[in-house]
Amino acid sequence: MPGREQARYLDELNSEQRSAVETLDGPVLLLAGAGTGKTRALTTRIAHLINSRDVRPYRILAVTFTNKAAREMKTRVGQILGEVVEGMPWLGTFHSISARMLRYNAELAGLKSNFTILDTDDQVRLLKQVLQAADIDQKMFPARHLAGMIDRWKNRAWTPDKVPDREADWGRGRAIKLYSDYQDRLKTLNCVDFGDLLLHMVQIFSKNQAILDGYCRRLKYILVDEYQDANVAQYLWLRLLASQRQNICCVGDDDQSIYGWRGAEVGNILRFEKDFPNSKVFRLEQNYRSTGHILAAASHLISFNRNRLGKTLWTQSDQGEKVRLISHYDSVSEAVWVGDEIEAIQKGSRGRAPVALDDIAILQRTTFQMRQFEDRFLRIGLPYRVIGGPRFYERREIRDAIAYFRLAMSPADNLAFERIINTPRRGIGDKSFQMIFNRAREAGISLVEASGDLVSEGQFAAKTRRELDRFLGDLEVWGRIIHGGEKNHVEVAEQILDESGYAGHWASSKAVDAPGRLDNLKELVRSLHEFENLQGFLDHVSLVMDHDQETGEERVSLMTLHAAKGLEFPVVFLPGWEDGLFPSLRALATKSGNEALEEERRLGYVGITRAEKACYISFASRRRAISGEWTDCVPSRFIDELPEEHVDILPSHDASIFGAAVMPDWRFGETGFRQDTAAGSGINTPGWRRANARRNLVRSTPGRSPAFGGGQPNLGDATRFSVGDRVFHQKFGYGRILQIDHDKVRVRFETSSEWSIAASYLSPATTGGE
DNA sequence: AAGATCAAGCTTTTT
DNA sequence: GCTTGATCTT
Repeated sequence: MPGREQARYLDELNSEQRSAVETLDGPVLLLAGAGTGKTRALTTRIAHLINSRDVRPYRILAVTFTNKAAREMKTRVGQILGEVVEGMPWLGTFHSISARMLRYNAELAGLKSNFTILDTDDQVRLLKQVLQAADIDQKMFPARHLAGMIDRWKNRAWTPDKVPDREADWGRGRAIKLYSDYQDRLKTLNCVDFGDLLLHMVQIFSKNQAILDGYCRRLKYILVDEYQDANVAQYLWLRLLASQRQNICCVGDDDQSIYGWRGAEVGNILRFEKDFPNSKVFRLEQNYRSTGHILAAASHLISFNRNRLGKTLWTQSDQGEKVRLISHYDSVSEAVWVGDEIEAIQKGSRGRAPVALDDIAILQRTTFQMRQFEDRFLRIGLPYRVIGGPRFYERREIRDAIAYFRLAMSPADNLAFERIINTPRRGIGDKSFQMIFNRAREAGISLVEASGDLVSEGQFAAKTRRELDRFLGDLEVWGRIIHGGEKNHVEVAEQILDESGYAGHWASSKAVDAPGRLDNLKELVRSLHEFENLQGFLDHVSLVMDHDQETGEERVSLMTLHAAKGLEFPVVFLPGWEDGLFPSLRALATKSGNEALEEERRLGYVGITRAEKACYISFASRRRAISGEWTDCVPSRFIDELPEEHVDILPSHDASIFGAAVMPDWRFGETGFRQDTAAGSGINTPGWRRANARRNLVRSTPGRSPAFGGGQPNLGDATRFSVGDRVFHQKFGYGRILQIDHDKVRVRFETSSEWSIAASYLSPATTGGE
């Protein structure tokens, strides 16, 4: 009963956590550093609302970004309250909650409440049609590109009329028109894409005070997880919903904002106090995850960031092991070494107790780094799992199967029809499809209806007609069974996959991956059991994309740094700390210097703070690039930003295998990074300094200013260049500076073109041969 | 209409 | 270097 029993869960919190949990009214910003019990604070707060204020669970809006986070929150609230949390309908991801709201108010967006949510695949397919209709050269202007642009616009809550003209020179100046064409097509197809889920609701809220009032009245308390990841649309959505009661509690960590490139605005968190007057800010700074050295290394690295609110993490746990730094000859030997080290750790080495494979993770900047590890681990038989690989529901066979279900359910689903009409082969090629498509457009009917008409008119080649007729007949039968409901939905699904010939198609395929795909189909059918009916399944499938398949066996985890956020492991390997790869040259080239570099640094911070007891950082002198050829590498500038007193430099493992004499292009002598140099510090060797001369030069401004001038983004940072410097531009590639004029720089590129470019679009070329 | 061959692309990722 | 999409060939 509320308040009667002194809540025991409060005793388990430290004083900051407790303040954050007990300050229930008004805006609260909870700055929670890595490993400081953020989720605990958030879930306890929910429990406390329910317990002490007697707030009904359905009056609480709790938003996360991923389904996984939502699920975890739900379970943990349940644990605190002892399983009494009956239904928190408003606990979920931004998208799933907004989708539910949109279903209630669909007509206000010109939709029917049973609209379909398109994923990226469908989206691109639709855009291709739009481009084709507009007669635009798709080679010059690929649909994927447009999809990305529209996505970014929607992230910023820009409807077609709000997109600034300067954004629109794509597609012969017709980008905005194409965007609005696309929105029209979506509406007629009764579809939305992911961005629309938020955007439509923001618009509805802005235009219909009564609707907004309704939600504001109902949702008394708002909680937001990972606030630093919110984009503008999500921010507006929240601000509208919080506008009346102002009971909003956002939890986030500006230092872990690593999704700027997909629209997240760190500015949201930095601006919170302005947006919500009279807000209270609490900081969680006691770290419960990592040992002292690891925490110190991470803190020191992130301290180079300038655009941050600033926190000082501390821990009560002992210093533990220092972060280990090791160099390798190339990316292959790096993988070999990591494999060997894992086997040693597993048995227990370096005075440590044996560590289970489940407790070890390898975190990388990019996915293509993964392969070298997979190759090696397969060879030595080290079990591993790749986290965040191609998702189950995005696999071709799964999407095909889903398209069959969708079409059987609603024959007007043109996108589904288009996807599977000729898989398996039914003799419907481009020409036949064009015929159907044209007929549908002329008569204003669906593709299914159009094919029916054409068949009865005796069109098509005889074989095609027979096949198509049969398929349409099947569709009708399946539809009747589904809607009649006399048969279990799992059986219907099996029937569809059988009779359509789709399952048979994979069963008889000789492709190497065919058996695996067949397995996935079986897995799909199995997962159908968890749903009440096919419609329920389809509703969930577009938004709830994850589907973990746990095999009982112990495995090492392989994933990207991005995928690792929110996770923790006793032992963490961070390979590939080389300039150009990490920080990623491409990331640095897309935005002007500082902003992007700081995001990369945060990525490093996220990586190190995943480690509880041991953290290995490594780099190689040569690496196989994405395109297969070998490139020489220079250690990451972030290595230089690690605090020496918290780092152990391991002797280069390869020194004993390859001597400098054997490998003439051995570079460590030049780049430094030798434990035994006179300088005493393996990091700060003369060679390493030389390799970084340019950067150090720039960084010699007083204080600990970050690399690249330390100015605010877009300040005249041409000063970081001088004539003759080798630079990189995202579009034009590598080049050399001819002339500098304020922030304009004239560059001759290796494609032998010459351009004057704002310095902010250039980055120093640190890799690649001179 | 389907198989075969060629060129282009390629950071990070959720919903 | 490998996958994907577009074009060519049969």
